[in-house]
Amino acid sequence: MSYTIKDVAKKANVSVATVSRILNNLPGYSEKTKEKVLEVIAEMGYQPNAIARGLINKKTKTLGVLLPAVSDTFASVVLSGIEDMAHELDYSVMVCNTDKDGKRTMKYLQALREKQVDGIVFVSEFFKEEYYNAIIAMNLPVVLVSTKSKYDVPFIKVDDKKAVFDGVTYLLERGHRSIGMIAGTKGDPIATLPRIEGYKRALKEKGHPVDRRKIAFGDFGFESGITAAKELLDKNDDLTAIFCSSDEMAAGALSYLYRMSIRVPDQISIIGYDNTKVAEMAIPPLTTVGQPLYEMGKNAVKVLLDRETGEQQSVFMPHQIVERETVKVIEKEETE
Amino acid sequence: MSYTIKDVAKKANVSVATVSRILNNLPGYSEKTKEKVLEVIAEMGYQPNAIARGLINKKTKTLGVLLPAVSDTFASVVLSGIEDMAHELDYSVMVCNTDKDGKRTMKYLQALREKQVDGIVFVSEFFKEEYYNAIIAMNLPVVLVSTKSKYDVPFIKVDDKKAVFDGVTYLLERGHRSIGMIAGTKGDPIATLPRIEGYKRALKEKGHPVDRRKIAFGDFGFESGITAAKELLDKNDDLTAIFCSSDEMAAGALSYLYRMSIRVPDQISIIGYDNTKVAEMAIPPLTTVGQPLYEMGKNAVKVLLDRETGEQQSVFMPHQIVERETVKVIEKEETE
DNA sequence: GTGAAAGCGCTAACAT
DNA sequence: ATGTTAGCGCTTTCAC
Repeated sequence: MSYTIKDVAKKANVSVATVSRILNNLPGYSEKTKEKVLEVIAEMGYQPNAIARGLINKKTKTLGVLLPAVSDTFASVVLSGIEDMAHELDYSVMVCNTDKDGKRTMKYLQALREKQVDGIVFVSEFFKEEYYNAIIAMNLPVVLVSTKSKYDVPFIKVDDKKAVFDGVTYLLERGHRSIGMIAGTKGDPIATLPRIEGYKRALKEKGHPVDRRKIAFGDFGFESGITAAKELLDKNDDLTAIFCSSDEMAAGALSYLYRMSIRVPDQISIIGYDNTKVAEMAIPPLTTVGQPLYEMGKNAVKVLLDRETGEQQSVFMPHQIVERETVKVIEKEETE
Repeated sequence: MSYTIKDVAKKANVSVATVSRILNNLPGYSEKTKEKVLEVIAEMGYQPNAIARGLINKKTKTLGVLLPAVSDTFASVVLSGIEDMAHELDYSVMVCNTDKDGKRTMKYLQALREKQVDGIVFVSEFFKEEYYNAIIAMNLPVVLVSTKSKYDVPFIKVDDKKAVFDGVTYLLERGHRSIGMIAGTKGDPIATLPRIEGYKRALKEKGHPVDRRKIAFGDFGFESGITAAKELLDKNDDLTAIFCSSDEMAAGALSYLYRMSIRVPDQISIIGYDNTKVAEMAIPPLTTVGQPLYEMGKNAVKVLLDRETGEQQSVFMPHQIVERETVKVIEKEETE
């Protein structure tokens, strides 16, 4: 067994109260006793028991993070930001892989509550009503990352509509006229609909028609990018560019085009979304609409912990087009 | 505030002991009182406080996981396995991003101790003496994943030497004679030296000379793969294949070759290591020596928790060559 | 400046 | 079958 505060007190000939005060930097002891106690602590290798401490002050200094999959390129970067900021503020983080499963999510929510975490960050998934209710019942601060909800829950995200508007405009400005889109999960009100809106808006603004055959749906994953790219190419023979709603789907598209011996960006330009590592590693390196994933994670815990004092609030993070090598500029002559 | 066991007891007209028994499935109450108590619990939405519970039984049902970076493709898959198995066994996991920093690692070790985790899994980093000492002092079970140490600590890993031996032999059998190697961090006794051993051994066994100019070092990351590939190509003009010590480095090599307009696998064959998602997404899809990362993670927590009973023990996991499209077979005639 | 003692929410003897 | 009670290791009044 480890030593307890009692052992320290006894050995230092003081009361546990004094040891506790010293440990917590509270006033009420002489410099001399402090020295002695610290000495004894070092000598015994005593470490306070955070569980006992947590039982009293109802703070565990740990956060719960719920995400669809820790091995997801996207989520893992967000997690990385969360973890770094948490560590900076002396918090620990419990990861919960929801697997996009409602049951599992609820089970985790319960575990997090029983373990008395001080807050929850919910990453990139649709925030169901039952989650909201459960969290309200636990009376815990929550913040959403890369998703939002109709409830009054603070979120950290990019303005998707604006971001794809900019991405598509970028393509338009480079002479592309027939632009396909590989969107996310069909019907997804958070990560799909607003993006399609942005796509349509960009087209309309420049006076170009919107053709629903130019929109294919995926699930943000690599495989679905392959399928969607095929679908798009089969249905349209004039495409010069494809806007993809995730880098992974863009990688899938790249993979399909490679297989078909269609050169990127010579024959078809591709633009991704997220700016994860896969965009860097793609061949050719992928031009993409970047989200500051890492900072979003950091921000999430800042906002989460701020709630303890003032009222926390949502923040829209800036997106940015990261130019690499998958977009070709089409000369005027060619387009006619 | 939430309700406590006391509230439940009062409302159900029983003692807290009875409630506790029911909660823990211990004998000692009638079916009738059980029903009633359960009813009250549901009604109040009572949830036990795991912190208080942990204070007593000295078990927190949480595990600590230390890894170099949660956003690492490799580590995140391992983490995913850990998380899944932990969840299956009703454990939570605290992630700790060590950033390969000794100070930070030690700080985490301390936090994990204070928070009374039931065990620690240490992923893919060099296991320093100070870590060992700290863990011994905490008297906690540990298990190493994809690394090992001179101390008596159980590990879960692949037999690297054998794995690259097989990978290089695979190349040899397909007619390659001048095979380069992009190894890991120079001097790394865990993930580099044994692999170089395997490479040399395969060459020697088939009677081929080992040429140190055919070995370049990286750091397992993408960028280093680019640099190392360039180095290899600059120093050798007869290379027909490169064995890479990680998929990311292989992706780097692929990227460099693409830039140089060297076709893979026509002109140069590439084989990676790990079989992470990057191998799947590579262009062309990467042939690689696969490690069962996910299973390794699962196994780690199994072994970790087994220690509670019998003695835990190390396990070597099987590797496997995953054939995709980056290795060409060279016809006899061509090689002459 | 320092200590005694009362809990935090729970489990586990020990009674009955 | 059920209740009483003594802690788990700590913080925090309240005395002195």
